[in-house]
Amino acid sequence: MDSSGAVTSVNHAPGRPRSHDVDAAILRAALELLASGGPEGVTMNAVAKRSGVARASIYLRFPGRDALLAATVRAAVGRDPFPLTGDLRADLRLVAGQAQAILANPGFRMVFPEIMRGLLRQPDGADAIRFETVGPNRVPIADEYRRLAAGAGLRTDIDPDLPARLILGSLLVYLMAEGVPPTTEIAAETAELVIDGLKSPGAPPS
Amino acid sequence: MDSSGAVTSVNHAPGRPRSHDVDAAILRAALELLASGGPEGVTMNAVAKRSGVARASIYLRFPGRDALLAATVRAAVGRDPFPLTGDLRADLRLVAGQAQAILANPGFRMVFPEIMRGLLRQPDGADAIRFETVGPNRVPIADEYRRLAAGAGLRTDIDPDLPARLILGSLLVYLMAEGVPPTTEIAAETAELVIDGLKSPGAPPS
Amino acid sequence: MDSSGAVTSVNHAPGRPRSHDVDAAILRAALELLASGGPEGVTMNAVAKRSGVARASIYLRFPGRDALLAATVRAAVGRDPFPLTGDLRADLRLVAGQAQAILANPGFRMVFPEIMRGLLRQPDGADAIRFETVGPNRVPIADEYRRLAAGAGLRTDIDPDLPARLILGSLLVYLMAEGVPPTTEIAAETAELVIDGLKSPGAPPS
Amino acid sequence: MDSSGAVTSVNHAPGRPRSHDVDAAILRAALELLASGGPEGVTMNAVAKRSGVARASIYLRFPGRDALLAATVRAAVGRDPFPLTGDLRADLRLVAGQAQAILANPGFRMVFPEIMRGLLRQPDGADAIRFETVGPNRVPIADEYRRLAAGAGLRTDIDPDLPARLILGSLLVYLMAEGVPPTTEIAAETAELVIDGLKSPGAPPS
DNA sequence: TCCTAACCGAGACGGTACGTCCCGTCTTTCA
DNA sequence: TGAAAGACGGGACGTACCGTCTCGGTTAGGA
Repeated sequence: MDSSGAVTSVNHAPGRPRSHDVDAAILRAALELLASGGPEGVTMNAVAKRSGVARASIYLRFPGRDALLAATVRAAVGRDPFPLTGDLRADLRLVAGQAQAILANPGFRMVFPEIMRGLLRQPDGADAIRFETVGPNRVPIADEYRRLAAGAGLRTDIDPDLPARLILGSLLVYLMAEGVPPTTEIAAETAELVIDGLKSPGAPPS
Repeated sequence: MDSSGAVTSVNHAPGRPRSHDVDAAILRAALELLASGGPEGVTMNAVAKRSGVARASIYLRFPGRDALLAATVRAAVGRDPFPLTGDLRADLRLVAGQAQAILANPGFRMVFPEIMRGLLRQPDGADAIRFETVGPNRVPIADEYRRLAAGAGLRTDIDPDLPARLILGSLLVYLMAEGVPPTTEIAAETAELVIDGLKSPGAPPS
Repeated sequence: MDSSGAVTSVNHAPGRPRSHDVDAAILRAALELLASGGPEGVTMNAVAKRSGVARASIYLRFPGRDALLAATVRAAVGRDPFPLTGDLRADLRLVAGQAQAILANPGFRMVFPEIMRGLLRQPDGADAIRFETVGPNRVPIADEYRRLAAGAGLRTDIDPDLPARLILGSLLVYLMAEGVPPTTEIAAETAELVIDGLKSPGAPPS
Repeated sequence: MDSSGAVTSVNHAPGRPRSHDVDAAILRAALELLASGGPEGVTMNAVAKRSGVARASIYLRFPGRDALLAATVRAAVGRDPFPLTGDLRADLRLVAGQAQAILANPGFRMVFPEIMRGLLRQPDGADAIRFETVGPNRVPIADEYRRLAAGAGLRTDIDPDLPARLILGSLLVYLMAEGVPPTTEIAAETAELVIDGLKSPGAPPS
């Protein structure tokens, strides 16, 4: 209709802007439903009714149930990386402690299969679930290991990601095999053993 | 479907006996659907149509979709425990190798979330998925470790399940974090490192 | 599926037969909704809720809302042809009377546009609305006219359908133009006039 | 509303006046959609997209979809009354001819149910569809009949609206019953028959 | 010339209907 | 009495539409 070539001073999308409240209401309702009923409780109908947002409006944000569920899971288990102390051995023990805390959270166990789905399927995509969502300190601890392993008397001939993998993985398999999350003691012992096993040959005892 | 070339002899309970073919056809169809379309492709309707078995007949065998899916997953990834050699270090390396092979199987990655669901939910029940389904050698290797660790110069002050947990968990986290399964080299290095770290203090080098 | 040559003594479709009650409940609910809210009140949701029949079950009978609405309209306005007396002039008066009664029915006026839709669109198809649904005596009266016109002193050089068309059409246009249905007097006068105008030239007065 | 006596020079609403182009674009798009997809194709979304006018702007002109559809139908089938010749019999033949032309127009048949809806529902209202929209010459021909019937040798003891009703109605019922519009021959014969039947008893043959 | 109100485009939003698919149960007939 | 077939209640999903609303930007007239 109006073919005025003049560019309209972009920096704002045309049309009514999306209400931030709606985003919040949707995710909030989805989170509550996820907590109470597990992933299959997160129904578009239920989210709409609980949030007071029209179903069609949810589809404006999320292309489908899966995307909403992924976002909800992300919001549910997202943890900020905790600050590292700079003491490599202490930080590895922290990793074990945090992993134990996550696994012991019943809500987390409910959505963990969903997380696996997200991790093992569509590996890319803007809204994909990333491992950092569930294990936020993976990269920092690897960096730290790379920098401080020699000083701490730990092996330097290995993948710096490996220590955290050993700790996290061991605790995860414990949960899978036993059906109950590892205790804090088990987590601590695991951390100790890994640290011990990583000592560089001939290094002085801790 | 109707392969009853054999005449149904005579002596059977009143009524038509359950055809063994039907069980096979159901699981076969479910497996194909699982492979091609993932767990959400395994629909009662689809299984019925593909197998030529009536939906009602499926419900005679399985109490519900979840049970059918569990059975299908079991059939899909079930591995018999492989024989141990009796050489503890070699057997730990075998564990790593087998774990790597499982994780590298694309079909396995497709159904792994379903396995997690099975493991983290209903902890008991006759048809529940058990960890042994996915990690069949867990108990034997733990037994062996208990028996042979001292002789092999490995630590005896730890949970005998721990070595396998470390290996399996580390490789599993690799898959989760990287999105691709660990290579055989990574599996081998991981096994080496774990074995190395488990050496009892003062033991002779391997 | 089963290609056993033996025909299974047909005379009954396999599977659970459709319940006649469900058909009745659907149409009954649709009719009530049609009467109370007009065609736009006949919603699949509303019909399902009111009839107690699941929406999916409605779709087993009717391929869509339009088909259900058509069937409902047919059921709403369907009239059996009334028996003709054999007296042509009297029967033409009966046609006018019945037409007036139909047009005066408020329910009919509500669904008449829907009938027009059915008549002017898809001219064929098994479940199409046919003119006979709304004007059931058209064919019999035309036959009668063909047979008895000469004996009754009426013109024989015209389309035998025409007399009924004139009567019906005139009353219909009255409704359209005035917004209210013709009275019985108007219907009677119209019939009289048509009969009068159809007298064959030179015939004796009635 | 604002009864401030001071007339601001000319009586003109403040602010930007409505663009006449927009009205035209809306109706034009609606007409095209009506022709191509029938009434259910006339969607506010579709009209907006096709016309380049924002949906909100359409609602500035028309209070809702129904009003837009009514206006579109009016624009689609509206015909000006044609001039009467003053020869009553000839004018009745013209009525039949014009009615036939209208009924033969495929576009008309598509929207006719909508017209019926408009005629049988809301009997008043500024934007209601009136019978004159579809049969523009009804009132003039009735007036003429009242004035000239005696002189033309036609009955004067009838509703002067009746002749046109008979002609229009008969042709309309033909369309409804046969599914195809009447031919010009049928229209001509119908007119002839009606004129013939309306002759006052004892009048000289035409 | 500037102000102001209405207009225009774009799109969010609540609400609702539609048609499809699925699950688990049931009701038949057939072997 | 098991198996095959399919009806049935119930419910979720994704799409489309309607009518309202809220933005930013434009434009025509009056002060």
